[in-house]
Amino acid sequence: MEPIFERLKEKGVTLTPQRMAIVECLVSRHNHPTVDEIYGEIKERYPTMSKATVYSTLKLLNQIGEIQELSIRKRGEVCFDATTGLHHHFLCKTCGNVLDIMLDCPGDCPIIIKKEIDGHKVSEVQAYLYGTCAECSKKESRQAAKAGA
Amino acid sequence: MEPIFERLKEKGVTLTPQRMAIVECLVSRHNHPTVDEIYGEIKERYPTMSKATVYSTLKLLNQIGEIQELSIRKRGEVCFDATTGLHHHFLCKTCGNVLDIMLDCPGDCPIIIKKEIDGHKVSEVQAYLYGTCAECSKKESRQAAKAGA
DNA sequence: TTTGATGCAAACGGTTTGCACTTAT
DNA sequence: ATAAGTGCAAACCGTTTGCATCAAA
Repeated sequence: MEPIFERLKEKGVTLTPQRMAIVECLVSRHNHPTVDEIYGEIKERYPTMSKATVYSTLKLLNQIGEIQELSIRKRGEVCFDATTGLHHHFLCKTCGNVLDIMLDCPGDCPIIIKKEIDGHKVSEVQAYLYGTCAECSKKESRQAAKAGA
Repeated sequence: MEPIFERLKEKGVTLTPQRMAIVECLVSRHNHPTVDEIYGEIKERYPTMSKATVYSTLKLLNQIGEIQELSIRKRGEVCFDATTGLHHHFLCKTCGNVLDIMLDCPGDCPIIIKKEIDGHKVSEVQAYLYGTCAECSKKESRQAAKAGA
């Protein structure tokens, strides 16, 4: 059983089948799913699942700090991350997918370690890299080769 | 005259009064205005100004790299930055304002300098800091003092 | 029993689109 | 004259909300 379920119980969150399905979906996927992606996957097993339940559950989990709502949009939709520790994200401008970047700034990077900048209290930092992901880069170079042949 | 106007002319962008007003508004404000904020300010001088024009102009300027569309939302709305050079942003969770952060990572920070990570081609990096801005922090401590008095 | 979660549908709001009109070249 | 920009309104779509129903404590 996922340790997140135990944490949720400790925090007094009622573990309904719907909520467990949502959490499991979020934890098992590593692709930062959107509400629609989660809803679409779960609907197959729980045909009565409502999108409103997905929204409310994700909002709850985000508020208690068990998941993270990302600032970037995946093809126009908010997306979520079950990993709450400090790490960063890559957004592919071609396919729109969001990938984890495990490379960290050095420990003395002021952006990361500063708790206060110009009087502003910093509680959280997220870095976003934008570009073309490995898969789309491959596709592009294949197409370029084809065009040249 | 703002150098941005000359660059726009060179790029073949027709400089209509509406576009010039939008650019001027964006350059003079340093608070990362939203479409509504730009529209609201300009409408006073150009009563016929349309929000669609603001949208289309900002999209055009963003596409040719003269302005930057931020990934974070300012109270639910997309916001823009006339400064396109590498710098980062602070989002106040209390008032929703977006502020420039001029503090940079050290020159050897891998997040910033890497042009490729795990096969993904990186073209752009933006860091977002979240917390409570100086102004809101002051207000909060004033209110706390009042409550304690 | 009483509190809270779910699910459906309607409402909401920022953004996009279509089209007629106007302005630049 | 032709191409491009503007402005209005309608459409779009992700998200939120209200409320009746249902399940958990």
